[in-house]
Formats: sequence, C-alpha cells, structure tokens
Amino acid sequence: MTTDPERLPRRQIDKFTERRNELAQAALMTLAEIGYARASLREIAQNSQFTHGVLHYYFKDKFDLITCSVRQYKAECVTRYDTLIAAAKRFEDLESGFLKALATTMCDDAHMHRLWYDLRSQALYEEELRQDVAFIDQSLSDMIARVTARFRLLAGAPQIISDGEMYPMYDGLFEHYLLKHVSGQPKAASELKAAVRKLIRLSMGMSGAHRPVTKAIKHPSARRGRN
Amino acid sequence: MTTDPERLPRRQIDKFTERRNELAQAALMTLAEIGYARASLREIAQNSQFTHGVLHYYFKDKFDLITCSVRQYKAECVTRYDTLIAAAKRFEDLESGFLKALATTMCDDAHMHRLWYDLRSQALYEEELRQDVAFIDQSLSDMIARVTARFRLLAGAPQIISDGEMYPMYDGLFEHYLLKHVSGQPKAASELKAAVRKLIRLSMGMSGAHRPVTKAIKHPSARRGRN
DNA sequence: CGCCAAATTATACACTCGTCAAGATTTCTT
DNA sequence: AAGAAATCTTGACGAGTGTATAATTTGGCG
Repeated sequence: MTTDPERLPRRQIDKFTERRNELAQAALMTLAEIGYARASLREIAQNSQFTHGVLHYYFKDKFDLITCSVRQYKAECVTRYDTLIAAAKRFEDLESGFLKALATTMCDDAHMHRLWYDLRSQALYEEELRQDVAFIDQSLSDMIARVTARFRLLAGAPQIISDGEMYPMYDGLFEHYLLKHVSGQPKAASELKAAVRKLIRLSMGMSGAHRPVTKAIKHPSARRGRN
Repeated sequence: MTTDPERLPRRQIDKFTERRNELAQAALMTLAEIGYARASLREIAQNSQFTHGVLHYYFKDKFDLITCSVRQYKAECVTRYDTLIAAAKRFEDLESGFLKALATTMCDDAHMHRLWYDLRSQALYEEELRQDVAFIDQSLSDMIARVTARFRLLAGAPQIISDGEMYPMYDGLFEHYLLKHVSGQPKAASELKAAVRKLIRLSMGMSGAHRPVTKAIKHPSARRGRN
C-alpha cells in the first residue's frame, strides 16, 4: 500500500515529494531517450539509483509516474524566451535572438522536444493524457503569444491573427524541422530559422523582402548591429 | 519460412499480394483504432478473418506489416483535393471548398489522421520508419503546393513563401485542431476553417479583412492547362 | 479419386510487461 | 541503544508480446 502523504509530518512529506520528483526526473530522461511506448518501469528504474519495486512505493501506478514526469517537463520549457523578450529593445535583436534560441533548443534539447510530440500524439489515443497535454499546449501558446506581442510592439505592427491561431503554425514548423534534424539533416536548424523568420514577417503584414519598420522605440538613436 | 514470391507463377503472386494488401488493410483499421504502440499482431489478426499465425506467412515480421499498411494509407489521402482544384474556377470557390473538405476529413477520418501523427512521432524514435514517413510527408507537402499554386493563380498573387515552408504551417494547424476535435471540442472544425482561411490570406499578402482580388481570370481560355 | 503444395490453424516458446507483497535495510524517534 | 516507522530490494505472478513450427485444411490437377 502506498503511504498516504496526508498523514505524514511536514518533514516527511518534503522528503517524499522530493524523492518523487527525483524519480520523475529520471523517468523523464528515459522517456526522452527511448520514447513513451518503450519506456518500461524496469528501464526507468535502471536509469535511476533504485530498483523497479520502489516506483510503486512512490507512485500509484505507471500512469501516475508518467504524468508526474510530464508536469515536471513543462516547468522546464515554458519560460525559455522570457529573458530574451525582456532584454530585446529592437525588433531585429528580438528576432535574431528568438531565431537563434529556437534553433539552439531544437538541436540541444531534441530528445525532450521529441518526447513532447510523442506524448501529444499519444494524447490522441489516451484520454487520461489529454488534460496534461492541453495544459502544456496552452502554456506554450502563451509563450508564443508573449513573443509575438513583443514583436508587434517593437515593430509597431497590428495584430492580424490571434494568438491561438498563431501558435500551431510556429509549432508545425518546429515539429517539421525537428524531424528533419533528428533524421540527420544538417541544414534543418538554418531552415527552421528561415521559415520562422518568414512566418514572423507574414504575421505582421510585412512582405518577406520588406525591412522591418522598427518604429523608433523611444530614441531611434542607434541603428547599428544588424544581426 | 515465408514463401518467396519470386518463385511462384504469376497467378499465385497476384493472390499472394492480394491477401497481403487485404491483411495490411485490416492492420490499418486496427492501427487507426488503437494506435501504433498498442496494435499487436493478435489484435490485428482478430480484426481480420484470420488468425495471428497467418501474418507471419505473408509478412517477414511485424515491421514489414506495419510499413506495408502505412504505404497503403498514403495512397488513400494524397489526391484528396485534386478534383476540387481542377473544378474551382474562382478563388472563393476554391477557398470555401478547400476549407470545407479540410474540416470534413478532419472529423470523418479523424482516426486515420491521428494514426498519421502517431506514426510520424514514432519516426522520431525508430529510424526504420523515417523513410516511409518522409515520403508521405513529401506527398502531403506536394498536395498543399498544388492547392496553394491554384490559389495564387486564381487570386493573381505572387508566391512569397516556399511550398516546403508552407506545408508545415498548414499541418501544424491541422494537427492542433485535430487534437481539439478528438478531445470532444465541437467548435474545432469551424476553428480550423477560420485559422486556415487566415493562413491562406496571409500567405498571399492579403490582410485578413481584405476581399480577395479574384483577378477576373479575364480570358480563362488562355490560362488553361496550368496544373 | 488421390496427391501434393499452398494456405491456414493451433500450439509452444522465450521474453517483457505492470503489479504486488513479503522480507531486508535504513532512518528516525524516544 | 531499542523499537518503530519509513524506505528499499527481491522475487514472483499472470497477462501479453513477437516469433517459430508442427498439424490441419483447402484447392487444383493428373
């Protein structure tokens, strides 16, 4: 029988959830490595410092472990571009920084991203996953919304497409070039940047060739540093 | 040992591949129903009129069966909008027809579409799947390219974004609203249509509010044959 | 019909899976 | 230090998997 956390003193609850998170983290590694369908409890335990039996001590069942891992995953990736947004004062800086960050995380965190697409696809079949997946999707959509809002502010462009409609397009591009990257195509990252750049321009009513307006935010003092 | 088709008379080859396709079709149903990860050979056979042993008579192994099914799947969906393209003479007709067809297939063929996204996600993990997935992806991209080319022709708009970059955006929207639809959101279909409509307009340099130009194909006779 | 090969079934094997419980070990409290 | 509680290991169970092979049925042809 799993210990009921509600009947434990505060100190033990901390330790309990602490180990839970520790195991969830290890599970996350295994999930990212071999995928949702192939990640068995024994395999997950083997990538941790415990044996497979302990998983049932900290988690009700496999699904409890998976969802705990997934929630942990979300927290890692949702604020990825926020410092970038806060720092960028010019359209070009935000754009180049965003594109570079996108391409970098696609390559460096490829395994985590593919896990996300794996889980989201499984949510098409397993109803139990949908709530968590929908929450993460919304978080990512919000993140894109913050970026695009900043883009519009810096370029002085109006919003001609809603945030909820914008995110799936970015996501479609990311998923597409992620598959190309994982498949070993070396140009996937640069192609992602080029495609997203066009989507940014499109979504703000700029033709691809147009130079961004960079509506003099405050003082248009310096125009240097193109890219 | 599986019978080698190359050593059989022509008549038996037909029967052999015929049954192969028959079984692949049954497998496709099961795959769409319960997903790639959960589709066992016994489950697949149970949805056919045979027992699971016969699968190894017609297929080398499970992967051989899966890929055969996947190739069969592709053939069904790639020419979906071609008659629509050929028939539409005005921008508005093509647009409304395309949007309606998109929404209809998303609802009616939801299980097949979710299988496609399932398989594409699994290709992120299983290298053996990537070639088939890449081929289907390219076929879908070509299909979108034919549609958008027709859009541009009817609206007299220039191409401001490449076909290879356009497809993932359409696909991202489709995948997004498919998940919403499968999750039971009744407005998913109409939201898909609204979002794709905006993407069409965006990709041709029209602001969302603008009425399509419908550059009166003055003398359609001279433009015939473009396809 | 009788026969042989193709086609199909039925069964078996070795393996992995999630789950569970009993026992061993560590940690904490008093 | 001793007992109690928390934690971890070990091994087992039944179900399900892909694969392989022997047994059986089917169908065409001399």
